Amino acid sequence: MKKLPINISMVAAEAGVGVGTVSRVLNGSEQVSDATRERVLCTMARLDYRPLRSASSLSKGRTGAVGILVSGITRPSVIARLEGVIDVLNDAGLDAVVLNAQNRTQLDHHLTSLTDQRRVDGIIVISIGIADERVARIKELDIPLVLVDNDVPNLPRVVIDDVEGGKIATDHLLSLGHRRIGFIGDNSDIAIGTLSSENRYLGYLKALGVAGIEPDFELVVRGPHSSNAAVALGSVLLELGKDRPSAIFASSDTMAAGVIKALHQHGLDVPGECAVIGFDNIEISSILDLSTVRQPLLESGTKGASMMVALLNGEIFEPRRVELPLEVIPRGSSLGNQRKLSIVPLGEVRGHHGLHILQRGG
Amino acid sequence: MKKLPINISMVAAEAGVGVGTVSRVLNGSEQVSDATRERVLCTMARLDYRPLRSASSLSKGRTGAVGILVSGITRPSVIARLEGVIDVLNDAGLDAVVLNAQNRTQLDHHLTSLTDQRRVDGIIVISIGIADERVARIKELDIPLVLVDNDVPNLPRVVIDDVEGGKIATDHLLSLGHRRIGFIGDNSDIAIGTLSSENRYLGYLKALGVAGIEPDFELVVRGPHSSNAAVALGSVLLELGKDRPSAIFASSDTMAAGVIKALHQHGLDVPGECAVIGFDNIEISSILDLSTVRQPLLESGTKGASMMVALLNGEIFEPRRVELPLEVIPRGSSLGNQRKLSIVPLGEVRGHHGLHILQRGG
DNA sequence: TTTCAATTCGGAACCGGTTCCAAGGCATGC
DNA sequence: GCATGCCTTGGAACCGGTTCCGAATTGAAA
Repeated sequence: MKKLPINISMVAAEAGVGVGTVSRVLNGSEQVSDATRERVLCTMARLDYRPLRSASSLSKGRTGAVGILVSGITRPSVIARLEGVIDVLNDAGLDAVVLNAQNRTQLDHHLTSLTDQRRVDGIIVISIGIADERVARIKELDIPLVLVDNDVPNLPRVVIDDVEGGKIATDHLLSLGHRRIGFIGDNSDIAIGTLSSENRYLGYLKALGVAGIEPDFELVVRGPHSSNAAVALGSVLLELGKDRPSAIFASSDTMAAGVIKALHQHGLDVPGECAVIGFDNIEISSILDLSTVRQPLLESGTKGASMMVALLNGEIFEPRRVELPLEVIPRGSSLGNQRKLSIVPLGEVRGHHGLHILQRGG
Repeated sequence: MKKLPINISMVAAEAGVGVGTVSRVLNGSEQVSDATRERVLCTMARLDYRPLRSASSLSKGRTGAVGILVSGITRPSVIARLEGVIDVLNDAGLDAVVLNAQNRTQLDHHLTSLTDQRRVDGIIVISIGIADERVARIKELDIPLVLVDNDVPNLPRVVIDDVEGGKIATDHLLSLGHRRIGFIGDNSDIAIGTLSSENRYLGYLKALGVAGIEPDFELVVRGPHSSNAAVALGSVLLELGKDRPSAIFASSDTMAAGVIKALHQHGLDVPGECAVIGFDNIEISSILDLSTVRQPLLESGTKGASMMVALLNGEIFEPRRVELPLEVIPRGSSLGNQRKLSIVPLGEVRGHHGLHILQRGG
C-alpha cells in the first residue's frame, strides 16, 4: 500500500473545488471566501498534501533560491558573513544554495554552473574577486548580483573602507609610541580573494606617512592566509635582531594569532617587547586578548542578503553601495597586561549567557 | 531588443530536430548519432541556450538539491563538517541548501519547511539532536536522511565514539600523573545539540574508574558552549584554592580555549600548575598549543554526503553506521613547554603552504 | 529482393503548479 | 424588473524539460 503522491488536482477534486482555487489558497490570495479557504485547508491537511516546489518554480519562473559563492568557507570572517546571509535568506523563505570554491578553476566552474543552469534567482558573492567578464555575463543574463566584501563599482555591494581600517590600526600602534611597525599580510593575488589585505597595507603606509615615518620595507612580509604561515612570517620579522619591529599589524586576526604564537616561541613578551594588532574581531581575538579592528561581519551578510531580497522583489533599481563602520578594539596585545589580570566576574557572564553551573550530586 | 529566453523547442526548431533529441543531448544519452549531437550542441551554443533547472526537476521528479541542517553554524567543528558535505555535494552536481537553526523552534520550522515543500531530495543533519517524531515523519515520507555526529539507531549516520574519546583524553592526563582532573562541558540538553559532551563526560568517569580514582563532583561544571562561558566555568574550578584540579578536560577545544584564558587570568602556568586537554582539534588548537583529541571533522562531512549521494542513487538500501577514529594529539598544554620553544623552520612551512615572502622594493 | 533487428529520431503526453479569462452568484441602484 | 458591478470560482492554457512509443532509416542476413 504505497501512498501515491498527492497533487493539486486531487485536493481540488476531494474538496469539490477547482485547481485554481486550491492554488489561490496555497498562495494566500485574498480572493477566496473564508468558507472555501477553510474547506481547502482541511482537505490539504487530511490528505497530507505537500506542494512540489519545482512545479511552482516552473510556473512562477522563479526558483526561490539564491546562490552564495564563498571561498575558503572555514575562514572565520567568511563564516560570520555567511551566517548573516543564510539567516536573512531563510527568513525570506529563500533557499540558500552554498557553493565553496577552493581555487579559481572551481570558482569559474561554479559560476558557470549557476548562470547556465538557471538554478538560482540571484547570486551573492562573499569575499571573492570576480573577473570582469564574469560580471558582464551575469549582468547580460539579468541575474541579480550582490557583492559582500568586494568594492566593485556599479554593483550592489556591502563593503568596508579597508584603507581607513589599515590606517586606524596603525594609528593605534603609533599612538602608543611605536615607531618601527611591521606589516604582515596575505597574497591577495595568489588566492582568489579580494584586495582587502592590500588596501589595509595602503592604510598602513598612509598612517606612517602622516606620522612622518619613512616606511621600512624590510618590515613588510606577505604569505598565505593562515595562522601557521603567519607564525613563519612573524619569525622573519622577529629574527631581524635589534632591527625587529616593536609592533606588528597583521591584516587579519587569523594571521595575528600566528604572530602571537611566533612571539611566544621567541620568548618575547606581548606587548612589552612587541605589540600586535589584527583585523576582523573574530571569536578567538577576545580569547587571545588580541587588539583588533572590528568590522561588522555578521551585518555585512545580513545587509547583503537584504539587498538581494529587495532586488528580487524589484525594490531597488540602481546599484547601491553600503559601507559599514570600523572601530579599533584595544586589548592586551597592544595595551599591556593590566587587563590580563582582571577576572571576568562570574555574575556578569551568568547574566549574559544564561550560564549555569551544574555540580553533579553523588 | 529584449532577448527572449530560449527554450528547448526553439533549439529543436533551429537545429531541425525534435525536442526529444535535444533533451537526449542535454542528458548525454547514448542514442544520438555523433553528427546530430554536434549539430545540436552548436545550435545550443549559438542561441546561448540555458536549460531551466526547475523544468527538469519537475519532469524528473527530483530537485537535485540536498538540505543541510546545522545549528550554530559558526562553531568551528560544525563548519569543518559542513565544508566536507558541501564539497562532496557540489562535486556530485547537487545543490547544497543550508539551513541554520538557532533554537528548537527554528529547527522545527526548517524541518517542516524542508519536508512539506518537497524542496530537496534528501536531508543531512549535522550535530543536532532530532525528536523521534520528526525522524518518523521523514521516514514516512521516504526522504533519505543522513545524520552526521549523532548516533541514532536505524539511520544512516557518521559518528565517533564520544565515550571512548572522553576516556582517552582523560587517560592522557592520568598518564602524565594527574589525579585531580576537572571536567568542563556544555549543556547539551539546553541547546539543540547532541549528547557528545555528556558522552565525553561518561568517558571521563570511566577513565577515572579504571584508574581507581573516586570522582570529585566538585570538579565538574557545565555551561553554555562558548569560549567566554568557559572562562567563567574555568574560574569556578580554579578558585577552589588548594583543592583546584591539576588538570582539566574540556569537552571541546572552543571551551578549552576559554579555560586557558582563565588560567592566564589567574596567573597559573600551563601545564605546570594546571594542564589542559580539549576535544576536536580545530585550527586554533595548534595556535594555542592545546592538547586535544582529534576527530576527523572534514571527513565526517564527506562521508555523510557520500552516503547521501549513494542513497539518492539507490545504491544503499539499509541503514549504515560509519564510525571514525579518534586520536590524542599531545601538545604543550599538557606536555609542557619543551615544544613551545621549538621554532617551526621556515623552509618547512614554505614547502607545505607555498609560502613566499615579498619585500616591497621602494 | 525480402526479412529482421538495431539504431536513431520525432513528437505527443506528461510532470504539477500558476494565471488569466470567462462565467456564475449576489447585492445594489434605478 | 433589469442593468451594473463586485466577489468568487472553474478550468484551460501554459511554464519547459523528459520519456515513451512508434516510425523511419540503415545494415546485415537470408
